[in-house]
Parts: sequence; structure tokens; C-alpha cells
Amino acid sequence: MARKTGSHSETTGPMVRAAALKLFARHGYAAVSMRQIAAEVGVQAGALYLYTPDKQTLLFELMRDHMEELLHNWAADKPDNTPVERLQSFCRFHIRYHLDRPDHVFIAYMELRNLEPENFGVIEGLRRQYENELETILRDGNEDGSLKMADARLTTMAIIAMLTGVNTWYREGGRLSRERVERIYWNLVRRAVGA
Amino acid sequence: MARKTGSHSETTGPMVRAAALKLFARHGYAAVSMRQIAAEVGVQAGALYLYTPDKQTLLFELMRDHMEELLHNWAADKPDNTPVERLQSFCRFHIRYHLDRPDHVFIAYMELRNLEPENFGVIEGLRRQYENELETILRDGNEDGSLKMADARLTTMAIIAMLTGVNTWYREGGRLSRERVERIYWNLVRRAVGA
DNA sequence: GTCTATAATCAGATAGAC
DNA sequence: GTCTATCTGATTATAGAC
Repeated sequence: MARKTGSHSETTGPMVRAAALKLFARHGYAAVSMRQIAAEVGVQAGALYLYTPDKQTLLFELMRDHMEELLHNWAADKPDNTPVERLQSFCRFHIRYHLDRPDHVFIAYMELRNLEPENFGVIEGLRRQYENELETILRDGNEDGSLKMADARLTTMAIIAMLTGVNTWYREGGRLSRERVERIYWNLVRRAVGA
Repeated sequence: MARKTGSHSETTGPMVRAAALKLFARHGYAAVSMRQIAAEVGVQAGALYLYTPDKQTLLFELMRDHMEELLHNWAADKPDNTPVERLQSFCRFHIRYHLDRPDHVFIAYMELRNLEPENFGVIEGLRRQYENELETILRDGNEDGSLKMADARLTTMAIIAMLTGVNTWYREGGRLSRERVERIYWNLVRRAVGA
């Protein structure tokens, strides 16, 4: 496993991020040492600092890249039609995208408090952007009468919490397929907002 | 602050737990040192070991006591009437109880992975008991026709995730009163399960 | 690009004085 | 019951050899 010599800058960098992602998700940022990450990659601890200035940056970049890719992928996916159809797309996209990246999602929600203030601000801003995507759909539906709810902001937070919760219990090969889970959750959301 | 001498066994024990609760919630179990907890209490690190055998037990007992009190309080609150009324009681109870104990709730959800396997099993069992309280209500409603949903277990997980999510954004003195939040969330749940 | 060695600090936990 | 001192080992990060 451990390479003693040679040049691997193009593979080692991604391997360091992948190892950090896996270990942070499994044990938590504060509980994982740089030595553990190095061992997972197959290098010595000192070598990690060729790929990241420090442990904090490693965490921050994992979270930032995840949030930016989330926004980018939703922007590419999002349809331009009725609020109800956009809402359905959002629900299905959110569940699918999050189930595909359980470690990223776990970190993005659990490690916020381990970010230094400046980094925290950046991630909070990206998260808020994503929430606003859903909130806009709900407001549009409220206005044209296709949806009905007391408070669009609260309903946004309620729906996102509900959908993200799938990650806490879903297991591949379990009782229900992804498609079935997506449909059941969409029906819960649909009825909650009177669509 | 720091008492140099004297006997305080009846106040220091609770103070140690309160300090650990606050600091674990704020920074995470792994990121908090016994010295930080001692400083918060106003004693030296060594003195903590009069009140807990180790750091792990401190975390475990905070989580266990929280879950047991949650179950106990719900048992005392829970009405014995129709599924719809029991569901409403559960939703309002859950939001109110969790908003009253944000630090306990935060720890109970975020620090599961820092529990040793045996302790983890205990907490998981208590959590499952609580989920079953809601699931039973939903099944009863499905049977007598007062509620309608595709899958009681999924709906249980969806509702609990949605309700617990309130803790992530609610701020005392904010735009909405607790009473208003409780009512809005109850209406979302009510419609989602066709009540 | 990676290694080994090391600096400087801090961790959890214990022993013994008072 | 608390403090001080200490043990043992781990931590992040850097320096310099190869």
C-alpha cells in the first residue's frame, strides 16, 4: 500500500480528500487525526501538507465543494414549468442527490460548528441559496393558487428537514427502493402544501 | 469563582453535567477537553473524576437521561382518545419539549457516533421506543380510516425529522411565537397524513 | 513527492498533599 | 472535595534528508 517514493501529485490529492471525507463522516472532524487520514491514503502524516495547508481547510473545501455542486446540479436539473411540477422535481432531486452522497451530506450538516467563523459564513450563504430555491417555488405556488400554505419560509425549512432525514435511515437494498421512497415523500409533501 | 477548599458534592455534580452539556452542544464531544469542562465549572481537571468515571460516561448519561425523560414526559402527556387528537398532541409535545432543551436535543442527534458500541445500543433502543409511539398512532389512524398514508414507518421518520428540524432555525423572540410554529407544523402534518 | 525526525502543545486519567 | 503535579501518549505542523 504505502508508496515509499515516486511522484503521485495527481492521484494523491484526490485520495487525501476522499480519505478525509470518509473519516470525518464516520468519526467526526474533531475525532480524526491527520495521521489517520495519512494512514488511510497510505502516506505519512507530513506528506498531507503538500495537498492542504491545514486540517481546517480540508474540512472547509469538502463542505464548500459539496454545496456548490449541489447548487450547480439543481440549476441544471430544474425545470421551467408550473410550481407543482417544480416542487416535485425539487423533492425527487433532493432525495436522489443526497442519497448518492451520504458522507458529504453528513459532514455538511454535522460539522458546521467546527468551521472557523469566516468559513462558516461561506457555507451558511450557500445553504441559504439552496433553501431559497425551494422557497421561491413555494411562493410562486402560493401566488398562482396552485399551492396553499400558512408560511412559505417555515414550510421550506420543514420540507428540507423532512427530505434530508431520509439519509438517516435509508439503507441500500432495504425494504423500499429509492423510486418508492421518492414517491412516498413526494406524496407527503404534495398533500402538506395542498397541491 | 474557583473554590479552593470546602465540600460541594451536592452542587458540583450537577454543575459538571451542565457544563459538559453546554460545551458538548457548542463545540462537539471530541472537541471539548476535560480541562475546558473543569474551567467552566470552576474546578481543576482532576476534580471531575469524583463525579464521572470518564468522559464517555459523561456523554452517555447526558444522552440516556434525556431520552428517558423524553419518554417519561410523553407518557405523562399523551391523551387516550382518537388517533387524530393523539397525533396533534404528539406534534405539539415534540416541538415544545425539544425547543425547551436545545442542547440535549443537539447532543442526542449529533454525538451518536461518539458513543461506544454498548452505549450506542442503549440510546438507539430508547430512540426506537420514541419513534414507535408515533408509529402506533399512525397505524391506528390508518386502521380506523381517520388517517391515510402509504407507509406508516416512513411517515413516522418523515414527521419526526420535520418536527425536530424546528430546533435548527427557531430563535426565541423571532418572527413567530412557539404557539404559531406549533400550529403551522401541525397543519403541515395534518394535511400530509390526510386528517 | 515522500519520508523520518522533531518541536511544541495538549489530551485523559491518576496519586498524593491538604 | 479539591488542588497540584505528573504519567503516558497523542496532537498539528514543520524541517531537512533523499
